[in-house]
Amino acid sequence: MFLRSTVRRVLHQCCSIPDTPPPEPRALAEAIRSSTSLRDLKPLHAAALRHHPDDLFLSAALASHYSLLGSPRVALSLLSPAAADPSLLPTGDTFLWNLLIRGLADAGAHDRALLLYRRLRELRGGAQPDKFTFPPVLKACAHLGEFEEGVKVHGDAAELGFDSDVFVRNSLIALYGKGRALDTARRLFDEMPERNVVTWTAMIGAFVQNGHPKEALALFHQMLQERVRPNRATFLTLIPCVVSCDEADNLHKLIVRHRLESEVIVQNAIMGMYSRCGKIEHARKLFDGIAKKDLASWSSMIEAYARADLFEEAFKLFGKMKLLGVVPDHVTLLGVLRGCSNSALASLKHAQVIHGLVIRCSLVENIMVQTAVIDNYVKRGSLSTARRIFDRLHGRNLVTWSTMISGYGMHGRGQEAVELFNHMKCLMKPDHVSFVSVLSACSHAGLIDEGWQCFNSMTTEFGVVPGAEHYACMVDLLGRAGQLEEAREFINKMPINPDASVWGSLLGACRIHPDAKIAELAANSLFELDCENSGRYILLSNIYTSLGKIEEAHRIRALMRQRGLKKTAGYTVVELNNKLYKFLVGDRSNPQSDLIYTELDRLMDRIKQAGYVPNTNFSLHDVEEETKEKSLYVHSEKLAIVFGLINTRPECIIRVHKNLRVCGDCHTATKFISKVTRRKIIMRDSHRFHHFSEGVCSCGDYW
DNA sequence: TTAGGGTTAG
Repeated sequence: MFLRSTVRRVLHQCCSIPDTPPPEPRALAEAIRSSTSLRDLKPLHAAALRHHPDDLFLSAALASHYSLLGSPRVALSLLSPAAADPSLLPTGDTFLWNLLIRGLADAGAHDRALLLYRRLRELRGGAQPDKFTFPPVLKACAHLGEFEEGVKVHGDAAELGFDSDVFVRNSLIALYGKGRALDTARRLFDEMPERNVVTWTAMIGAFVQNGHPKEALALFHQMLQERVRPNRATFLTLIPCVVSCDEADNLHKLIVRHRLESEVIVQNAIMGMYSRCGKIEHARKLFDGIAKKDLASWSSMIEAYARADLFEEAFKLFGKMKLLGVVPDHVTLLGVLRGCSNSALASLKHAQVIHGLVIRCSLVENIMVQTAVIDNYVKRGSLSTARRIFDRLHGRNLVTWSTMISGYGMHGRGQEAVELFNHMKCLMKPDHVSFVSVLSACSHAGLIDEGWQCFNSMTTEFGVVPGAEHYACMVDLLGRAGQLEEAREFINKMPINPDASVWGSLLGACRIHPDAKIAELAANSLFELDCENSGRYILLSNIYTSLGKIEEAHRIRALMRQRGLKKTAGYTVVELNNKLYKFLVGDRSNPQSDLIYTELDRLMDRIKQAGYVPNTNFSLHDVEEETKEKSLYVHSEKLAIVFGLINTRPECIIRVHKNLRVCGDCHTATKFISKVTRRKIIMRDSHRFHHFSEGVCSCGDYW
């Protein structure tokens, strides 16, 4: 109440009623600090300009408040003259320098804050930094990723005797945490005689940022034991560490106990926590219960649906949000894009609609959004559109390049992927993900020499240490070429423990080049490392079947059942006139079913005449050969394709999406279908794209 | 005047 009346009194003075003296700078500064809206702040700003145009204190106070109220641009315009020409600043006044440095940092001008700090250091015989100077400067270093500079600033603080100040120390822990110098952060933390909640939170944050969630949680419990009361920031830092429902429930209870559950920022985080634990319905309940939803609430829920592969729900929620007049930002659209690119229930039309929204929301300059748009076109099957956007894009970064490279890889265009990678490496240093992109592109396209060259260059040229995912790509590459022994030898020589992705590649290779011994070797490791993945059991069983080891195949299926695992239900979605139609195996739910099955019979006869031989290894077990053959005909892939063929004009491309890997027999059949019908068929499966045309598939029969 | 924290592209 007192503060409001201060603002009102000064505002009254500002209105320049005759005979009212102009407000004093001190009163004006107090009113600025007390104002809670831009509406209050603007007349105070006008009064400052009118009555005290050269008062730098007032400019700094105004700037700080503009930043606080969400107008960093105005803040910067206020600080810019002094920042551009520090000679305007009185050389003996550290307080003022501090205000300006902090003002710049708060307004997001971290580089200029750092520059001003350097000027302050250069002042000889004038003002010197004090303990208030360092926190914003260290924060600016952390934001800019200028860790070497941060270490120098740390040296300055130590030289001037401020490095043990608790505020400075907390900033240092945060800096080293972000700079991947966890040991230094921990040492600084351990050395502190007195720690407050910020110290603990900064150290917990350092663990989280360096990928040590268990240590972060342990430190949190130690903090509780030492009776330090956690606050909002502590919980927000800790929430990303939670991966199990039990942990989520425990943390939720603690948040309630600390009376923080009514803050929207905390509610959003709790919602995200439950969705990451797979509790999407619970997350939705929490979302519905948020009384004052902010933009992050909507974006988080959309993102949660996207992560759970529930694109329809994500898109529906996005529509509802717009209907309520909530304006989406880049984060909202990234959620929608993510949902669209992952889902089998999204179409190329969806990709185009979302791209239109990106343009309408003026987000074409946002590199993250544009990268997601490119990825979306790649995954919705339109590589050419993806490339067009990529070529026109300014500010392409490592992620953008990797997206385009892996896009070519997914579509089997290995040569273009390698060319793009070679172009990229002239511009920037590839990281571990860009190597995964190019190596998987080589493996999808069978580019063995190029693959080896890239793999070897990781360490020799770029100092990137290969991880399990790179070895998995190489095993895939060797396996594709039928070099199973070499692949096994390669795994034996790995300097790190092979993980499920590596053994999965070896097992996958055995599907194309059946070898019971090597398949068993891979499967035995997989059943230990990834025992709940039913796909592995199915794969091994199919390999046994193709080798004629029917009993072994049965044994593996039985083992799978015994372990309580079920085969994921396969389905195929076909896109037709901007609509999606889903088919399960033997599906008769479509109104055109009679027509579909009649046409299917006819088509199967046609492709048989063209040389197609059904591969009953991929059919059901325990049935007669003829029944097996018939059961192959009703696979979801074939039903979806036939539905597409009878409902589109001859020049239309058929676009289908299978949620699992395409069945081997359906793959062969589709090649023949493309030949006898002269139709182009683009099929996305869980691994890659297959472009069928004139009896050939872009994958070269390896996937 | 000062510290820690939230949805976000490969």
